[in-house]
Amino acid sequence: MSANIKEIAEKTGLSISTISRALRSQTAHLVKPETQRLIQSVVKKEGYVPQRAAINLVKKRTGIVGLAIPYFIPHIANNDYFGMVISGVMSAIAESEFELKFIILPEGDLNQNQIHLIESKQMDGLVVAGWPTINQFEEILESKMPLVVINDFDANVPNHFVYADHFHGGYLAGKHFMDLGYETIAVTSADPEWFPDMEQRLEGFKKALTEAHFPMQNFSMIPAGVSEESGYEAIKQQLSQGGLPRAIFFQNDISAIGALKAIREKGVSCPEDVAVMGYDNIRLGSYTTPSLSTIEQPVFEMAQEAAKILTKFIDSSEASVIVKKHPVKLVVRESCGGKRV
Amino acid sequence: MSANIKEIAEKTGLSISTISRALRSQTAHLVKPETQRLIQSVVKKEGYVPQRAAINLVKKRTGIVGLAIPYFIPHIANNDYFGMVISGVMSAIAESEFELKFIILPEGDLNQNQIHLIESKQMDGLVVAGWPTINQFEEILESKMPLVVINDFDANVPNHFVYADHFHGGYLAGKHFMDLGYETIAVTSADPEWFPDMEQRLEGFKKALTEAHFPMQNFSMIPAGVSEESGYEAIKQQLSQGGLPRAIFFQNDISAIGALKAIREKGVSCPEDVAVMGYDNIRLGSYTTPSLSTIEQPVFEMAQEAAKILTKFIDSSEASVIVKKHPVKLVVRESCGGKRV
DNA sequence: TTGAAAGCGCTACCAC
DNA sequence: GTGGTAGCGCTTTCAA
Repeated sequence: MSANIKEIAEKTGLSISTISRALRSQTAHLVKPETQRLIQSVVKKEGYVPQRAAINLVKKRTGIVGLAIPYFIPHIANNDYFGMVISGVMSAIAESEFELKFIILPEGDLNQNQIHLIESKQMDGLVVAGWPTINQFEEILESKMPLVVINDFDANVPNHFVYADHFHGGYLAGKHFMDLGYETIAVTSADPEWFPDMEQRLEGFKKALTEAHFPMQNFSMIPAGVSEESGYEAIKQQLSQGGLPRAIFFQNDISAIGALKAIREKGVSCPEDVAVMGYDNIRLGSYTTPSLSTIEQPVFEMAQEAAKILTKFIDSSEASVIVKKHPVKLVVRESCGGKRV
Repeated sequence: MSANIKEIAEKTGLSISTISRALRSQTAHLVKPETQRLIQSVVKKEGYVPQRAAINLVKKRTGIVGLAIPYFIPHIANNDYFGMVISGVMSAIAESEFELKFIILPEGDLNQNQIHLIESKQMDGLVVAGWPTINQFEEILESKMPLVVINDFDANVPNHFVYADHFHGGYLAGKHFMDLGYETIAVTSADPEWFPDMEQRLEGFKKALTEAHFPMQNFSMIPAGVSEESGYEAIKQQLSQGGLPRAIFFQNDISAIGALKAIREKGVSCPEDVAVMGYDNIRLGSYTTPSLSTIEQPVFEMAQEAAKILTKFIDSSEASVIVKKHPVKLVVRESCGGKRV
């Protein structure tokens, strides 16, 4: 075990209080520069680092912030969107004095441990990157835990929100299809309880169609999840049920990539026979055949910002709610076809 | 703030000591069953959870284990191999009483903070998933920090190791190329300081060629990194320098996928003109065009095992060194071509 | 089988 | 500017 504050006090001939003061930025200015220098040199020599457990104990802090992510990412490697969320949060937390703890949201209700973790304040704050049910949300809300929610926004709730402009993202996708002149169109839909953002994209998408006076009897919904498997299966099912629409808006890149695979296997051509649009702009979208047109949302940056807001809020606990909407953009590659015919 | 041990003591009319005893599995048997029941009911009612900071303080533990990963994964989403490592470690740590802390290994030497973190035991143990230089390794070794190393093995060093059979992995790749009858062959090579495992794969690969009496003048090395970009660039460079070998063994799937992109862009056919073999078997390998033949190593399981070994070792601190070699296997898909001509 | 009390290493308040 | 000291919530002897 390395040195403790008492040893530093002894070796400098100063008191514990002075060492403590010198070492914290808020109080360092109260110490005479000369004393400060002496302390620093001894601290360095002894390799002294204050012990978090003791600090947390007296500050009544846990030093931990949580990141709530859905259960369906047992392997973060399986999902680029959540991979970006995790990376973003990690990178911001790494620069703070906090530790990061993952809370895997179960399919049903939170378990007793998780609720304790939150309600008993074994955690100083929580970044929410996915939420199963409103009920669970309210349970947490009542705990008064500082919360920052990523990619969801509910004006009725007193929290911080960092989200992308889902409506506009959907609109851009729809507009792109309209610009390309496609005449039968489908959008995939996943469980709205887990993906409230997809509802908003759908609204935006429909608005683009309406603006273009698109005949809505040529529009349809395809049930699908967010995995490649589900994209793959969705195409197979459509095919077995009488064929594909001319253009499909998948609600994430991963499922779109799965769809691309099924399309290729079935001997259908993309984008000649069917146009495919993804969402998220994960890196691998540019390496598929055909490369994937998509809507980009700045997930990494959003997650980073969420974590920064949270840690700052915990420190200052100022009252005002922060709401940040981030822009999205269309990324045109090959999978939606070229110019309007 | 939730209840503390003193409150539980008061509400049960017992002493703090008894509560403490009743609540730890090692000492719970010293408490009368009846007392135990009383305590449990009050604990439950009050939602009491012991506070880690206090426990850590008195136990002289940090409750933290580290995961050392290379700097070149600023976004974990960018690298499936390390994504799997992180997932595996996370999943094992989640079941333990420890917290996980990431140590991003810098390109050069560890910074002072990181060294402190380790040497001053601000951490109870470390999973090493990538290591820059032997020098840094030895710095840590001297700290006597419990260490488990993933995918590297050095019999000279008193640590725990969990690694895949790199030699055999390379051998399988080489043998596959031999079975397919390819006559000019190349292997990519990245910085051996960061990737000692690749050296071993290369050895195994060469052994397969030697066994098949392959003329080594038809064998070459291609410098490349582990990103798609580097795979992409490697192909472009080869092309501009007089053409591609008939078959290339990339040392990871990500770079192989980048190569596939360059190959397609240049109008070369895979596998007809050039065969491409990856390594790792990341999920997306089955979604590329052509789908990627590769060597699978059980990274997630290895990482999980590494974390379990570490936490168990910290608890028991038994002396014996654990060394586990995991099997690898060939996954044949499209990118290496069909049957032997 | 239970209780009392001494810390673990640090911060924060109050004196000087 | 600096020092003294009372805790933070828990574990762990030692006694009873």
